[in-house]
Amino acid sequence: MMATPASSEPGTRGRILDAAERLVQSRGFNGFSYADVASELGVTKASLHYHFPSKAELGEALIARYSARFVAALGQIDADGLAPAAKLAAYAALYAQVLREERMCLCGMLAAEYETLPAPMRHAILSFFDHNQGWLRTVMEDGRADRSMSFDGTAEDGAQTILGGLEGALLVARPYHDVGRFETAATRLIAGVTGAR
Amino acid sequence: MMATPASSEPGTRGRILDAAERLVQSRGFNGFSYADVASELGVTKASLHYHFPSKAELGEALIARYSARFVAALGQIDADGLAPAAKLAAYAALYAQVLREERMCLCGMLAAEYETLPAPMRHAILSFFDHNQGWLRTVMEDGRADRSMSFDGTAEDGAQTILGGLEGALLVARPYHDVGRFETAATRLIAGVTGAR
DNA sequence: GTCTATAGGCAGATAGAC
DNA sequence: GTCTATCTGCCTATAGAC
Repeated sequence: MMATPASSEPGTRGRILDAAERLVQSRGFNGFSYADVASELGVTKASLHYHFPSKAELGEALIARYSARFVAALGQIDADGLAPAAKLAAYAALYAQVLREERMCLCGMLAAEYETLPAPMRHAILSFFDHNQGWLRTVMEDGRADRSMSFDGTAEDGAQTILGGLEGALLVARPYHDVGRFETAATRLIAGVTGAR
Repeated sequence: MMATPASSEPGTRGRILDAAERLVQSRGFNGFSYADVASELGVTKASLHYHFPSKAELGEALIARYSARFVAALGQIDADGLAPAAKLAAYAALYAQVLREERMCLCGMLAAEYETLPAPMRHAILSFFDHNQGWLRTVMEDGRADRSMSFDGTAEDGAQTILGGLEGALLVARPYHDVGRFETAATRLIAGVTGAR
């Protein structure tokens, strides 16, 4: 049901992305350095620059891989043939898994640092949110169509509320090291927005 | 209805806090430097160190002032004698005002960078969330008591969902420069969690 | 209180040997 | 591809004059 959480690619390039991804998700893009990645991998900083000439390019590669993994996970949820409400629960479970690794969503973290990031990274972050919101909107439209969901306003607005709500639940729950805190909020959030009683 | 948004204290110390606060809320604690504050104020870095010997102490002072301002704003909302639902709307309006200045909530921003911060700042961030959640819980309990609100589960869980939801709505809406995006989510969030139809 | 000057360290990045 | 060595610049922080 879930895309491979990490350690997906083989080779040095993949190991760099794995280490950098974990560092960004826990410390932020401005909170880690090439030296951090190098020491974790047992290589030199110069070696990293061979694979990713600049930190900005490393950042772009991180978002691209993370987004692709998320797209795959959403495709898998669709392929599982779940009911709309179950799809939303599966979606929230993706976030819960991130929190279990004591991480923030990569793009949620980068959204906080948005003002400091180069344009290509900014665009990729918005694309991530757009894609997620589009998927959520479709699920909510399906739920309304089959009468399993009932809600005011547009599915787009509902999708936006869920996306932001889950990102914020992650943001606040992580410092407390409390996954239950996230899950409670996620359940109420989905129920509240979709009209479940 | 709203506490003074900024520029509250006079004197150099207050001007330093004002500039640093804006920088942290837009760029993050790891995304600004003493040089940024100094150039904005037209003083030297050394002068800043006279008022705040270390960046960590500046960070603690920022959270303390921000929290005090928020406590005052919540007290004002209580003093206005609003109905519980109106109190929640007023609470959300505090966040909307932050977004209008193209900022993130100070403590929401710092929550993202939590892993990189010194212990005193961490504790102050959690205290901010605890206080806000406690206030929201009381409002929801009042709403349930006077039957103006109806919701499943505990008021504590509902308060937590609103707090995280609003933080996340800010986080995601800010890169889009879209206050309407926040307000739509905030309205649905409050309605969904409190049982409004 | 604010300044000049500077220390000491770490950041991202490059050149060139192997 | 990975290394050693190095560059340049910025970072936080301090000393001491005014």
